[in-house]
Amino acid sequence: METKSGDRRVRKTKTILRQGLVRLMSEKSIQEITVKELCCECDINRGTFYSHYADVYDLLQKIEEEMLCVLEEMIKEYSLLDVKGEAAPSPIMSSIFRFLAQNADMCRILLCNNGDMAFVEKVKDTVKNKFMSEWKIRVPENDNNKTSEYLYAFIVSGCIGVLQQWLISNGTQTPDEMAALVENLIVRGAANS
Amino acid sequence: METKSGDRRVRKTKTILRQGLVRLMSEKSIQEITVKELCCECDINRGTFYSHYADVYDLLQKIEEEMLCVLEEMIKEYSLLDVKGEAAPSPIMSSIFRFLAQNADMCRILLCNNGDMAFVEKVKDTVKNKFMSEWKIRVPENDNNKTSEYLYAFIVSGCIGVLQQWLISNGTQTPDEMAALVENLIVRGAANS
DNA sequence: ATAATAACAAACGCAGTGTTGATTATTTCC
DNA sequence: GGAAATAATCAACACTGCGTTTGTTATTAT
Repeated sequence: METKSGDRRVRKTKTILRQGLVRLMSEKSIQEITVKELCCECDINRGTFYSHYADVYDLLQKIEEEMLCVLEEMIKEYSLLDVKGEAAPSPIMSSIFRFLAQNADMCRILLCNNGDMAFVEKVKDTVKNKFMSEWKIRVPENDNNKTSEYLYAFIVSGCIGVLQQWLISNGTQTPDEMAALVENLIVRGAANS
Repeated sequence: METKSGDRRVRKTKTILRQGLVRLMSEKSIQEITVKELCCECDINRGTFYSHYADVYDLLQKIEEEMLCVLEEMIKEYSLLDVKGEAAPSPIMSSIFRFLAQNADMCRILLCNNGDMAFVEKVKDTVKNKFMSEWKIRVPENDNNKTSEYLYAFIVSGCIGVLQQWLISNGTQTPDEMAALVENLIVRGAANS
């Protein structure tokens, strides 16, 4: 049996507030959402909110932090290379797209439209670090290459772009299809796809 | 002689407010900036502000709109193809990077860190439309290809990523060098650079 | 020079903030 | 199961910024 940390009441309150914020953010941008409004929506006392969070941005940040945590854990379990040592980002991308599909509402809110730029930056950094740590072994001559940071910026931002497009357009492609598509773009190059 | 539209007082007020907002946004995110604070910073009556803008977000949007206008005008003047009809995004990229260099402070604020996601989306759309309208002629078989929208999303987002990296890291490369680098990434592919 | 208009100053009710103290309900731990 | 601890609630508080108004002064266009 799993031991969920803390008081049940606290857990309950936090969960309701998170869900409520996401619900409101699907209707309006974060700037327009007041603490009062959120608490009314969730039927939770305003004082209770302030005993957990400083403001709505603080709550949003907690949500983002948890999400980033999940992403990092997910990324850890995969390699960006296949058994031959060739670049193979497809498995990791597949798991990311599966996660996106399962949390489409929240991901769309955080990563698209009126999303949080700083958060997207953090996601990029996480993925970029993964790429750099695994590929620098494969392509050592890029290590001292000044332009390599731009190469990674291009690839990672490009991936985020594809992923945003998929979320926004409610793409019918499966996570595996998307992963294969992205791998093609990265390994074979954009112009040759 | 150029005929600047409207009353000199209005022009003056708007200019001061714009500069003031940019100044404040280099220190804190837009959410933390109040109308009162901005007006105090600019030494402008709060009532005067409200006679021009609804709130700070409205003012920011006006700034963004003007910037997008400049970008569109700039893009119009260049082609994405060379005389042989081959893909050659370098000239257009070069002009974009020159513009970024000249307006680095503002661009960094709007496009990086705590920037406005919706604005970046608009920039992407503008560039993406340019790409699609010129390249669909060159690669007609991609027209009915469902994956082509992802291809463009990848390329355009990748470009924005490089450009953000250059702004954030205060890159020493010249606009022309950056343009050549981006052209390489697009035409030859990321993995072959 | 005159009429139009923009910027200013001061004041207004209003809404949301963040905090407090007292009360009730739930949970933990023995 | 019962006592102590802790969380959620409610009502009230002063406070800050909002958005608007009215009357006055300064600047502009013609």
